[in-house]
Amino acid sequence: MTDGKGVDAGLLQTRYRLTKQRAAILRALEDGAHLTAETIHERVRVELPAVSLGTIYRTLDILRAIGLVQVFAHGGAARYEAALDKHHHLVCVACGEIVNVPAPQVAAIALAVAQDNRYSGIDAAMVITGRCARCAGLARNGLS
Amino acid sequence: MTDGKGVDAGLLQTRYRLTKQRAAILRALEDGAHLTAETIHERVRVELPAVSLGTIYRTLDILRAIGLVQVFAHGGAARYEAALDKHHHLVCVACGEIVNVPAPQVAAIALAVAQDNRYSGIDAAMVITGRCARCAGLARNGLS
DNA sequence: CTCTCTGCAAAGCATTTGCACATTG
DNA sequence: CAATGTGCAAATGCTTTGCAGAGAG
Repeated sequence: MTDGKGVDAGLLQTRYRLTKQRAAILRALEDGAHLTAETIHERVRVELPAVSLGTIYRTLDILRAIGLVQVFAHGGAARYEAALDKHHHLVCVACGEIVNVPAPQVAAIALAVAQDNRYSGIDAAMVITGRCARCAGLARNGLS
Repeated sequence: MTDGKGVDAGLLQTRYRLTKQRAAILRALEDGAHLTAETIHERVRVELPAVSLGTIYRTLDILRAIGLVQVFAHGGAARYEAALDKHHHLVCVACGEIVNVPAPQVAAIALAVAQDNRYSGIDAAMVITGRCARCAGLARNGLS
């Protein structure tokens, strides 16, 4: 569960080195959460206390460029996650919960829109914001 | 074209005052572009040289809360536009062009996804990234 | 021995905030 | 005059960058 061979293989096929810092960052991303650079830093520091935040950002940027990591920004700090499958995001505006949701139809719509506008090499991201059941319930009881 | 009665009416129906600064900001947003706070500041300054950037941000935040303005973040500074119709965005990763595109089907997909996850009061935003015809052409000639 | 990577610290940019004064109803 | 809005400047938060040394091929 922590070997990450599938993911690491991606890095090894490039001119980039798979250093212990980079391996640790990839491992930190494997649990599937939507982590901020700060959180990743904390996690990586457990193993490698000397790693700097700058390295986290530099590495995440490389991983994104290669396509191993997906970024997701929505107010405040950016969130990073391993790019395993294509999915979209459902965000609760009250508690901040982020849920990954599949929605394959979006790609088709995006493609049609792109072609209409003569855009190529496209990618589409849908973000749905709203209230989760729990937060909607609390709101109904006046707890904002 | 610059009276903005429709938009101003929204502000007037709240407890907020329609000051000359706020009116100028609303007017600046009326040409339909995707402006940064900085750009709005420059435009408003033409009429009201003393307006501060802080006021721009404070006002935009109120307008967003009321629903008169729509924000759109995609790397770098946030973009603001009048919330006239519901639309999505098509962004060229090379030149930064942002095109408004209709895609009414997205709302239905988002609603279904939200219901599956028991989310309520939702809104959906789709962002398509890619290369516009012009930039794709330049790339083909090795001009990055 | 060259090229890449890293830590550190400083800089950068976008945005928010505290406060005293101005403005409005 | 009580409440809201504003300018200014400082503070904040996230991210990027320059540089000198460490490490890998």
